[in-house]
Amino acid sequence: MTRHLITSALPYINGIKHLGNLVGSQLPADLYARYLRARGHEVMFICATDEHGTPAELAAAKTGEPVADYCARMHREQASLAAGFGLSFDHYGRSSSDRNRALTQHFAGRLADGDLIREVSEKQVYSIDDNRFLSDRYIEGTCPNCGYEKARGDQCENCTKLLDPTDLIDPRSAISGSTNLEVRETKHLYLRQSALKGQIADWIDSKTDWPILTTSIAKKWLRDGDGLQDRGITRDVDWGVPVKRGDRDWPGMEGKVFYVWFDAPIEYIAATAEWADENGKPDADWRRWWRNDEGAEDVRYTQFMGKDNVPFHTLSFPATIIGSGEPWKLVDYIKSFNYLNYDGGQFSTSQGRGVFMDDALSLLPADYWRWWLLSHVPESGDSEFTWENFQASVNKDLADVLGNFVSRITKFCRSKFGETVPDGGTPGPVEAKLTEALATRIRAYEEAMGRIEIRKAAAELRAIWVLGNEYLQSAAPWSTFKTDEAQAAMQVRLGLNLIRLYAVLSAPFIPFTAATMAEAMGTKDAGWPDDVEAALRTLIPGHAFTVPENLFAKITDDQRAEWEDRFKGLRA
RNA sequence: GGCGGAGUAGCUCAGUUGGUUAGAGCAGCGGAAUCAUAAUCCGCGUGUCGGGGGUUCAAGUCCCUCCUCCGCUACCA
Repeated sequence: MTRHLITSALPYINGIKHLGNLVGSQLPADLYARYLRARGHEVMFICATDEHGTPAELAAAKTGEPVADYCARMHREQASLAAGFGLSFDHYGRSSSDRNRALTQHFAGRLADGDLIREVSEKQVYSIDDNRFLSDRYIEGTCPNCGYEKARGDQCENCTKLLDPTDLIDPRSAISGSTNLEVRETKHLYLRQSALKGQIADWIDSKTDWPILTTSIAKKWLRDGDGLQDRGITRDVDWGVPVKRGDRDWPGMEGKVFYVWFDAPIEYIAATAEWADENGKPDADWRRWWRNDEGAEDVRYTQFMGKDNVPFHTLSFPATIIGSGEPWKLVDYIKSFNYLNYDGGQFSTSQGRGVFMDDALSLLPADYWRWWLLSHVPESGDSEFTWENFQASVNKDLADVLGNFVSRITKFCRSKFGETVPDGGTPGPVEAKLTEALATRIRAYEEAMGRIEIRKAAAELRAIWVLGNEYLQSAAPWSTFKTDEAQAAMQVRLGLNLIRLYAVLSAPFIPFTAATMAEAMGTKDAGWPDDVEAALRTLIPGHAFTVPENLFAKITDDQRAEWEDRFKGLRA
């Protein structure tokens, strides 16, 4: 059977992520992982924090912590929030791990051996007071084009013109404001992506089933200008993987580190090794996921990411893999997403605009967010979060359609038959019709999930919930009970079985509630309904259950108004 | 500027290789039911498919052009 390797783009270590980050990679990846596990597949679901680079150093400096301590703390925080959202990673690693350090250096060594690395001497701005080289974005000055005084060295935010740092008038360090800058000579390693252009282009061309959003971005980079350009993979920064050629020193590269975008994707592999280490497993256990010569040829590898990550996953990382000359697993399918906007604008980490993961969990249980985010995931275009839409969707879908269904059937049973699955009666045409409708919907749900068409899958799941209410409405056990108790018992028994069925089907979207439902039904049977008719006979007469608390409290107008107001301003 | 995505009912969105009177959910209106979190179920949709032009027996779907929004543009991560 196919084994599934799933990775989510790595969240950067710099602070708590907002809901836009969550829905753009980790959450859909989790949905897919949970679904495949439910279908009985072997899954390895990997994520990690991306910890290197200047932004991490600056964030640490702000809090006064050593950068390693800052990253360790933020990693714990992000891991805890991920757990709070039910993200079911097999391992949540760290790009600063020893495993990643060794693997990154290994890949660099292999690339050098294959003559795919060249050394380039270049001039860069150095800030004497900050004691560091400044990348373009950390140089500020007056825009020569429009006169905006806080233009960045790479681009003016005011007039959007692309700039060279040397164009700026009165340049200064964006970190300290110091104007004590000078241009210094420095040497860096470049990955000769241009030499691999043909191989990468052939590989991309072979991916005819990929979303257009993914392939069009890759092809643009392959053909623009002179085609795929070589890329610097080292930086003059302290916090990162030290530049080494395998396990040997790299003369002339002392004190330099690899660029975060070089080591971050390698962490997908390294994190799987971290997983093995943590669980006391031998190397063979992680290598069978990644090495085609050690068992990975039957692995299907799917990556999830926002569209801004696509170039690195379609070009740079594959260049590293292919260029190594070793049989590492390449990605089989890339699912990329557009952006989620917040109430008329963008979510913004730097500006603190929108709802962040910690805020979200402090307001409502994770399943509210999971359901809304996944059923509105920006698959075909950017989508938008508004409190009004959130309240309406969640109240209707979760509280009214699903929650109330569970409530009405369990409470009716308790009052008429007690908290035990009742005996008697025989299913008839109405039940047969329900079973058939369910089977059709469930097959469509599987189809959508298999293709990772998330909105479609959510719509099918919702329609499956509605079928339960439709059935109760037409079967009407409350009136049947007055004339034919056995018949009512059969109808109620079916209703209780629907709750168990819904728990199984809904678990990828709302795992916490699904667990509550299964627990209330007193069952651990999470078997997938390949045979719907049989699945609806799982809970047999005499089986005990409990009436759960209401699964979802509704969001009131007052709450909505309060939250809308609270998150209008900027986050501290 | 270049490239890409989007513009479909009040709102959020589906619309496969062009093919009968353009669909779903929500909201709204009417009705049924009263087991349930006043929850549920049924019925009701003439919207210049962003504007204009073109190809075709036939276009939301293809071509041209224009407008608007968004993203990327290789030193943001």
